Amino acid sequence: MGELDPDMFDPMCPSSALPFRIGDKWTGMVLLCLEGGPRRFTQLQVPLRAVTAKVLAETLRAMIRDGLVERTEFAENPPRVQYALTPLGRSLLPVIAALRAWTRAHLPELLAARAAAHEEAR
Amino acid sequence: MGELDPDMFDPMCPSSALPFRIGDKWTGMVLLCLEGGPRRFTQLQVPLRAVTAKVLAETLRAMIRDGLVERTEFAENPPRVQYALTPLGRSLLPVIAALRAWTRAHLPELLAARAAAHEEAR
DNA sequence: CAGAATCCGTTGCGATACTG
DNA sequence: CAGTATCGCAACGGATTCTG
Repeated sequence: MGELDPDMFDPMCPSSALPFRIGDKWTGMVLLCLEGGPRRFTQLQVPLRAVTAKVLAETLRAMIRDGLVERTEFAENPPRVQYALTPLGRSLLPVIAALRAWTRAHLPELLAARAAAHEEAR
Repeated sequence: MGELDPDMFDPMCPSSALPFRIGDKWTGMVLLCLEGGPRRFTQLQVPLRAVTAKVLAETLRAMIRDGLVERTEFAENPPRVQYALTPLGRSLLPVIAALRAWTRAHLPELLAARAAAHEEAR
């Protein structure tokens, strides 16, 4: 299991225009980051460098509370913490796949409609 | 095509705990309201009586802008306006079905985890 | 390393009142 | 009937600084 691709989330992609969201703003991306296996806090921060540590920690805590993610703390020095998907969290991956399928098929159409409406308003 | 069921959205259902959202807070419910055919503003307000007219109008405008809904105004007195799903809006219905399937299968588990975490915190 | 604490701006949303 | 206008607030999320 290698490192996460720093560019697995293209900052130029119009994801902010998506008509759906999983949990809070970053929950869906965290799920994708953990799809390939457990990760550490700093590993998540590589592709998610647009998120502050505070918000990432909040996101993870909410996911733990909802049983989507499991946190494991190792009594080492320096401290090491691992985040992994639970079966419940993993059950959301097919849902994400369905949302991405819709996005691939229809998001350009939505963006075109939005751009046209924007044009009209000038 | 009859009237919308006033109780098609149970105010006691834990939908606010859903880990996903379509568009803004009420977008998904509007899509469901329009699934059975075109509706008028006041018809939407029956099952969506928890939404103020302002917010419902904002929601509809955003959906129109994104090409999900088509608005038709009839030059009558009193005025009559009709909202209908576009093909693009209709393409979201299977997505909603997938989200509902996940909810039926897994939401109780999520709520249980949340309740357990809440218990733990006392 | 893995956060916590604090501060603060923006946005979403609701309540209320009014209108063509 | 089908909205708009105005107000206000609470929640979300970002920036910055600090810590075991």
